[in-house]
Amino acid sequence: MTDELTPSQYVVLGLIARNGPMTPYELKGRIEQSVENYWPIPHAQLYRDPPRLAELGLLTERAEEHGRRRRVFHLTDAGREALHRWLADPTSSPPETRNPALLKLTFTDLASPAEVAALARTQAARHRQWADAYRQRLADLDPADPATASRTRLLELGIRHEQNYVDFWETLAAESA
Amino acid sequence: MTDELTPSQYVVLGLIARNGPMTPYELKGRIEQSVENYWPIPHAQLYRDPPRLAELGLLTERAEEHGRRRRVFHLTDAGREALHRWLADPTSSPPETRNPALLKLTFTDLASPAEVAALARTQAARHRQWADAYRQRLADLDPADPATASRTRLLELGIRHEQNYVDFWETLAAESA
DNA sequence: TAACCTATAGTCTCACTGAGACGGTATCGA
DNA sequence: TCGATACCGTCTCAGTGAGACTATAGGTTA
Repeated sequence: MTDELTPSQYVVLGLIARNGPMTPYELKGRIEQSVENYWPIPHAQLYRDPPRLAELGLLTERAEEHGRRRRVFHLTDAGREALHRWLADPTSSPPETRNPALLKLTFTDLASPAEVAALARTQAARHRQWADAYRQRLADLDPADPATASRTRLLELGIRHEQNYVDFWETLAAESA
Repeated sequence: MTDELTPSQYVVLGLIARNGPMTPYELKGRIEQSVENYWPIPHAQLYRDPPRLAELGLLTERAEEHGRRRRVFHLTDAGREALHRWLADPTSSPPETRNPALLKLTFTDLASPAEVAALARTQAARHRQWADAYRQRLADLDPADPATASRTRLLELGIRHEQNYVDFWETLAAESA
């Protein structure tokens, strides 16, 4: 767990390893479809990490040949090795959740049942939306993609995760009604 | 959702509202038993937030009368009002999760099945520990405490949450074995 | 061909946070 | 009275988050 790099940096390495050389903007697009649900990365970070990784010799930077001459980052052998070392390590720092709604729920003894019910309904709706979005993405997966197996697993986990919260908040809404 | 304060500041207000005047150190103790699972707060933050809230007139600061003369923070009427406004608002910013293990799983097509299995076993064990810890806390709850109702709910949610991940990783471990 | 529009792409800044090293203070046993 | 240990609090500094801001490309219209 002596991590050489930050998680977002490994994401950059991983995406480039899988999909080939990319610009920060392309990285941003990839992340929006996948990783952001369990590791949010603000877009500005994707302009900070690749140059840093290039300094470390894990990526190399080249300019596009035509047009805008955007900065395209390529994986080096050292980068591929760093990525595989990370993947081979079964440990990782513990998951963290930040859920403001649960914070409010913590103090429900200071609030009214009506307020709790309103909170619960809002949250149930939100988690239902997430679950539906995941189901949609699952249906849209391209079976030819080499990453489909892991995507499927992650989406199924996401659906069960969200459904768990839907059930929780719906029950609570019913009880507080 | 136009939040006047940060979530951690509302936690400070809430804990003082429920338990009476507290020092930053006492806040730290309270948070370790409850809130840190869905809203981690580094301890140094608990020395930064209360003075800030005092500047805003939401807390007042007094020194202990004896001994170490620690800084004890009391809730003001304005503080109580701010807390209730927050509790009465059913919206909140969306939950965020940061789970490095899922990040590794994202790139399993670049790893070996043995590595995936090792990761899965490690993660299953970790989540099982969390689930057990929650079950223990649930058993230890003091029914006389006014916050028991919300604590029970939150712990039950936590148990289901962790169990979900235990199941996920165990299945994956079995498949990759 | 200039003016404009929209999507695309990237930069910048600033307050804040996270992590943990570090420093003091009370308590207690030997 | 010394040292050990737990308790308590401060400090620092790189890194992050949020989003305003700037810039470029490729149309479309006039």
